Amino acid sequence: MLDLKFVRSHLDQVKDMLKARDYELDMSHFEEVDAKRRTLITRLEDLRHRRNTVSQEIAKLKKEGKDASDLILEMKEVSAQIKTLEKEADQYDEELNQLLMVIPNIPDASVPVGKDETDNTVVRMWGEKKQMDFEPLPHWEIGENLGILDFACAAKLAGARFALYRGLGAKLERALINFMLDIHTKEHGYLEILPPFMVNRACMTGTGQLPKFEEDLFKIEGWDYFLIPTAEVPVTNIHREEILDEERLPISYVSYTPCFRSEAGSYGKDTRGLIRQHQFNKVELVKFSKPNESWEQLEILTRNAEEILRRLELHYRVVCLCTGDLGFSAAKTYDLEVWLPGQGLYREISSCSNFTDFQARRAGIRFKKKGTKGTELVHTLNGSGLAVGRTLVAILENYQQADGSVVVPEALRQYMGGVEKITGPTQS
RNA sequence: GGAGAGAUGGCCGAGCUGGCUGAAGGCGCUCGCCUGCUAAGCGAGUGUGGGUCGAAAGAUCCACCGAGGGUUCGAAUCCCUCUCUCUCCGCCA
Repeated sequence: MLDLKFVRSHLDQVKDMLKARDYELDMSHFEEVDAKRRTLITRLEDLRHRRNTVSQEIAKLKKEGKDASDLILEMKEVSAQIKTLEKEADQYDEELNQLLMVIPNIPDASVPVGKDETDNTVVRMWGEKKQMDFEPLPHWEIGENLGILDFACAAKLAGARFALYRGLGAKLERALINFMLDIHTKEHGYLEILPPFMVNRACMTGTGQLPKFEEDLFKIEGWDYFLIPTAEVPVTNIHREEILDEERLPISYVSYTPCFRSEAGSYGKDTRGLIRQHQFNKVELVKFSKPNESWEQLEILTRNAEEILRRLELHYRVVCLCTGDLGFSAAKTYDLEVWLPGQGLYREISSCSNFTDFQARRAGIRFKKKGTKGTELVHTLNGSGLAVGRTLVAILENYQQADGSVVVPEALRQYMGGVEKITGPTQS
């Protein structure tokens, strides 16, 4: 959510910036609601002030044993007025809030202006496409041939967009999770968090999934609980409605969780394989930073995520999302795209964003500078470090051999009990 | 699921027979004094959000004692609903 005062005083600027992300702001409506709300508040507070002072007079009169019935009668009237005005003010409050809640974040000046993903710019590349002297297969064929992935069985158990891992397939997924967590905690200084996989509505609103994107979420019937679409939600909300000490910043958390997404609106897209699932595993990096450090922290966080791909020796590129492709809450986002030879394309495997104070304002995450009064909003950042399922996809496709087996990347072997090559669900 | 207790400021903890209580007292913290240094001691200050005025410093007003509603001229204090925490019983991974 943007700052009301900022929007009010920079209406044209806000409108222009949002146009770059294809969002139309109804200025006149905004101004009208805002103005009405403010005059109401003024009137209300005048009345409340009067009620407070007169009530004290009444108390004094009664103490002295004098009659106060005239004043009481008058205050009865004032109180009734206050009550109706409060109801009215609440309505404008809500209306303004709704206007504000659906406005996306303002892109940083460094973000390229563009319409869609074709306007994203490649920031850097690492490694190169693996040369293969055979026709590389897509991962679903590799996995099914080896008997380590079973989509048919998952469909029987749940439905479309689920996967069942077998034997070394399951172990590889687990190895990746541990591998990523170890690097981020031991080498990059993140604190590991294992949060609830369901959260309440306040959390979803805090990080921006609600109210706008409820259809993307799985809701628990009969409860006001949602399955988390990413660890970002519970982990960012750890500090919701808190005032942090300046010295604690930046705070860096890493969290493995499964993620649940309805994928409403993506029917027919990526229907095969592990790419787009209702449930997938992810190791997420989350940072809370002082405003003047957040851009530096975004670079660090992105590098931390990249490090996983480098250790696994997977070719990737870093892309800066253009204004039109930017997510709702983000001011700037780098996508890490890994090369998938089986499909012959680069595929997003991590998305690292600086949300500036956008989430912090909604979630009420502030910090206090020593020696100064007042509080400031922190900046929140997060990024996948990495999407585990897609990393497994990248390994299958990049490390596949002509005979259908898959070599285990060097860095991962200690997590695989020394297995160097996968030839089936169990070690041969 | 059954029975009970509770939720107050950064923390501890009063208030809860309704009226100068944004909230005693203590701890912590900040600044000043004292001290050769440390400790102790003394003095002052120390919540958040918002409105109005002001260039600013600031002044002033309003709201907030788990959340929401109600009673009342007036609610931290009374009533109702909900949430959470704790204790006991039952059930259970």
